[in-house]
Amino acid sequence: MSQNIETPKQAKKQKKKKPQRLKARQPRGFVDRDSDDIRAGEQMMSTIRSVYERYGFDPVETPMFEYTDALGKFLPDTDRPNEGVFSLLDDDEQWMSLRYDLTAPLARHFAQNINDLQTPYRTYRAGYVFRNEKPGPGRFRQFMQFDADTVGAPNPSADAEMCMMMADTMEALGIARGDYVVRVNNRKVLDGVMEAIGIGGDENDDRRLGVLRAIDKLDKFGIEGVRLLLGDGRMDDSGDFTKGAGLDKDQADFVLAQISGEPNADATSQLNSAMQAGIAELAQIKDLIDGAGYGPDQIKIDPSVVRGLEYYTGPVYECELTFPVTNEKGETVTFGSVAGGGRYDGLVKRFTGQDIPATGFSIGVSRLMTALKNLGKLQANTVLAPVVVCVMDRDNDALAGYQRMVQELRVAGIRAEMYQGNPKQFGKQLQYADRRGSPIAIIQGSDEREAGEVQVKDLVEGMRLSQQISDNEEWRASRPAQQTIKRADLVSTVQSILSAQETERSA
RNA sequence: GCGGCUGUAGCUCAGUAGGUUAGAGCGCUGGCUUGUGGCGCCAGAGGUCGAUGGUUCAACUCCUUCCAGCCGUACCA
Repeated sequence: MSQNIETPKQAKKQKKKKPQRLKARQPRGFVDRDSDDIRAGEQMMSTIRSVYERYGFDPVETPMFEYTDALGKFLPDTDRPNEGVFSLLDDDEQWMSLRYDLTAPLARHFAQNINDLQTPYRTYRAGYVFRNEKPGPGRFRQFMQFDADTVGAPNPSADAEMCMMMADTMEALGIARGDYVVRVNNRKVLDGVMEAIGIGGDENDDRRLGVLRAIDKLDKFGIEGVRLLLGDGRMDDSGDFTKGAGLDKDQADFVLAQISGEPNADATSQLNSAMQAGIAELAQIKDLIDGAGYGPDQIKIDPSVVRGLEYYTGPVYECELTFPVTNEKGETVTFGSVAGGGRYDGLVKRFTGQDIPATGFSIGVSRLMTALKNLGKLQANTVLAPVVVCVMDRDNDALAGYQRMVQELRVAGIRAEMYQGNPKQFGKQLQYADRRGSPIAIIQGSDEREAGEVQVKDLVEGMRLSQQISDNEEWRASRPAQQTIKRADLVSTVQSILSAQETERSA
């Protein structure tokens, strides 16, 4: 620091001399949830849970932290975890990470308890997962997933069941048939397609990845966008260039033809065994869902489904919402995928050495909740605010009397609270009750107490009356929607006002 | 990561061709009013003008760098 010369700027700073206050904030991509959100979420999750239970799945819970190797998230050639996971070094020098999905921990749980668990092992679980990625609208670094999996079931019938359960869950949540669709594909088909255009084999790993990424962008950029990404590359709106997979025109045409039509076993049977196997599995899934009475408006085979995770080995499926929604900016967009999954036959084997087939899917609870809000299928705040018993007198007898009133109401099953703020200004108490959304306020001063009475104020009715009163003095003097009753009638009066309000709300 | 846009009060935003003391609405606090919500009246608190470095007699204003946010794009195991 320079000593004696004081610039004007420094002088200004000295003058301010403000203590640097701590800024209240969450880490980027992490959010607080309010009570409306929590209640709506719980209602939604209980609906999902009831569907899974009906299918015969049982809950299981695993911790949020796992050893990083159990998640399979060490970077190749280093002993550091992948950047995408939140990781820390335990005091015994072992890396542990916050789970980034619920599937890898389930595989670990199963492998660890393999001798005690009966197969097929059918479980569900909900929990927060964490991803250290750039957050965006509707994308957070901590979010809730709700998974169901069947471990030890090799047949496509297990995959078909997952698709049906997805469809049933959507409908149980109030999403109409036609507003969602479960799309099914098979990794083997995509592998076969890539083999057919001559990019099979280990040396083409990168190119295959590029092709899959390009296909995955179909709903975002359309067929022409995907064509560019399969070829040389694509320029985005900001002028930034994305390098493509480098296929030539014939290769790109073949891929596009395969992903945009129904897979045809006859036409492609001579191509290769991977495609044949994949197509046969899809045909079997189709037969099963048809046979169970699910139509193509609910579940359909769609060769453009890719899914990001690379541990999938067979059928992959995702549930997409198809109705248009209007976002905050008034633009009409389609919501896209809210759930996805697939078969992961290799995941348990990492622990056990035995081949253990498994399939399952995951619902993005937060995303789906946003969608349900858009559909108006999410009841906002069904919980009534408490009755507020005001504090007029602060002597012990009076206070005990208020507490007795509150208790009587609670015993009758009515949410109630005594005003716990500074009771000095009575107006503040009613203001508190008003802003809290309370249906009723209870008032008892010394006059009422001596007469064995209480004042019961209907805040909802009072709000309506306020619109006819423009003068502040008159509004106060008139004591709108307020009645004097016998103290003994407190609970019954409150009950009848509440039920009248209830009738009016539902009218 | 790359590209673009934006950072002024708790929120939404004015403002300055560089010039004394940075404003409004809403919100908040207190009072009118220890016996009445809304409407009203009076008063008040609240600002490192995102951070840093520079140009200048003088920077909220111009320039550098950084940070954060938004949009697009990539990555998303």
